[in-house]
Amino acid sequence: MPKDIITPRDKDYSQWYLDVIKAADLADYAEVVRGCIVFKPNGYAIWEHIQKALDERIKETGHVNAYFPLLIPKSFITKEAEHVEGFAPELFEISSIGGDVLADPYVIRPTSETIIGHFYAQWINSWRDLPLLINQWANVMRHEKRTRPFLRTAEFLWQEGHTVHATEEDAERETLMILNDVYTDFVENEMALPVLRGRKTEKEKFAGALRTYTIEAMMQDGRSLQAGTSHNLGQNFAKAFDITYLDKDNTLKHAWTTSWGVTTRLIGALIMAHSDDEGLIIPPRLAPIQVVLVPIFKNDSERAIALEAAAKLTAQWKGKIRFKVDDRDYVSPGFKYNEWETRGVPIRVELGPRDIEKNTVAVARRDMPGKAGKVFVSQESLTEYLVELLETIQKALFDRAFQFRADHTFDVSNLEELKVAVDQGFARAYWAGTTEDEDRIQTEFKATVRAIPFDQPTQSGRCIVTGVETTQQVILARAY
RNA sequence: CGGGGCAUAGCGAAGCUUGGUAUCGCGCUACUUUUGGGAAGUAGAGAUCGAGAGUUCGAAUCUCUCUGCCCCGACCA
Repeated sequence: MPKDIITPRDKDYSQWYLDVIKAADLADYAEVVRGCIVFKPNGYAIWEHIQKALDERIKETGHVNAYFPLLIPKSFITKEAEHVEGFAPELFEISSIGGDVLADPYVIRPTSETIIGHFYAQWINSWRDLPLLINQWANVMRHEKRTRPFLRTAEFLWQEGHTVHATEEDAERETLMILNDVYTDFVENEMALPVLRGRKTEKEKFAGALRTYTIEAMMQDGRSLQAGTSHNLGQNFAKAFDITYLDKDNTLKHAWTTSWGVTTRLIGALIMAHSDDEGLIIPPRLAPIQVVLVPIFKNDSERAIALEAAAKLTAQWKGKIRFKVDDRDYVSPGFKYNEWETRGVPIRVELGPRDIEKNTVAVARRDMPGKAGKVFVSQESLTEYLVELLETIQKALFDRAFQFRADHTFDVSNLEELKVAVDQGFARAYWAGTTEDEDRIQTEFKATVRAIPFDQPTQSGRCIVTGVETTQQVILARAY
């Protein structure tokens, strides 16, 4: 009998998502600022752990952090034709300061290719200056018609990498390296979320890019969520901003640039992929609190004993486990169990008088609610047991998501089958269609080509829209 | 941005049709008894009824405008 009522997933998935966020106290609507949310401490803590794990990987692969201005001269945006066309409807513009109208207005960055390009043009002179590998952690703003907490808000937080290379091959290698070694590694290993890797079609690629690569994750309603993108920008921005270098052969050449990013949307992905009708489930490696210890006591003397036992146990956890001892004496243990469950803490340890007597504790797994996930274990070697269990849960969440995706991915060979498939998950189909064909599919089935997967078949088949023989397969799905 | 719905205490709702300054549950505060799966009693605190304007002797209630949220579409990380 939950007190924070969470709508069951099969009744209303959208409402369930909002209920989970509310029950776990992750965010508030910024009701006075259209389309924005407040990242509350519980939600922001998840972002901090995402940042930490990603930042490590970004630095390990040779990048350094920097920070560029929030405001961009509006004229910059218009320098790259496709870019301006893609972002124009979403721009927040600052047209006056202190009541004085600006001759050249600013826009709030929707992404930073243009202003970074402006500076890169000044910083890069020689082939010796390349590659230039910079990342920025920042907020950006894009006007959105329809917003949802974490998934789509007017302001969001992200990292955006911007690199410059001497050749197309180098830029392409960087673009794919980020997708594989940074993003896929992070999302699969830290977030326990299997991703589909592939290239975007012309219709879906980033405004101004040569090629866009994506990782797509399946949510529990079968819809696809773009969890990260990496763009080979070709020489489009180099030409627009005159990013040139003098090569070894003493000729001036335009450089090749890339950009890549993941956002606070990942928090939404985490919620929608793993959580259940009881509330949030956070994968152990990302969980701000991995283990919560609930001491059980009936009076002050028992409380003192329980807290002392808890302190002794948790002393061994320091540096190995992120934990919290819930020593509140004004709510019942049962209340605490439920509260920590709705907040997604992976493991709960219960420590009561009977445990202290028998030298045991009760351990409950969040990914297996109720009695199924509750066992009594000895206090001896408890630390090792918990460390191991955290990894077990991490893997169990990945396996569950992987199995779910496998069960909801369908090979389709005609439009009838496509229609059925995208109602439930991913549709894998041979494809030789055009952007117009994609538009038609989207209008008719509300589904889009999410990716042209890296894994391609060895045999050919008939294109689902044109009937032409092709060896290219794509994944179609409804998307967030 | 188009279509539909909603906005009353921290949360969820009643009251609105037929105008007379607000009610209930949960939560909150204090005390007491409780505490191994969301405890109970008693006594309290808490609301210029989303904002602004209008009609009226009088507006939560009627009218208009705005803002925000939810759902369905089109657009997007």
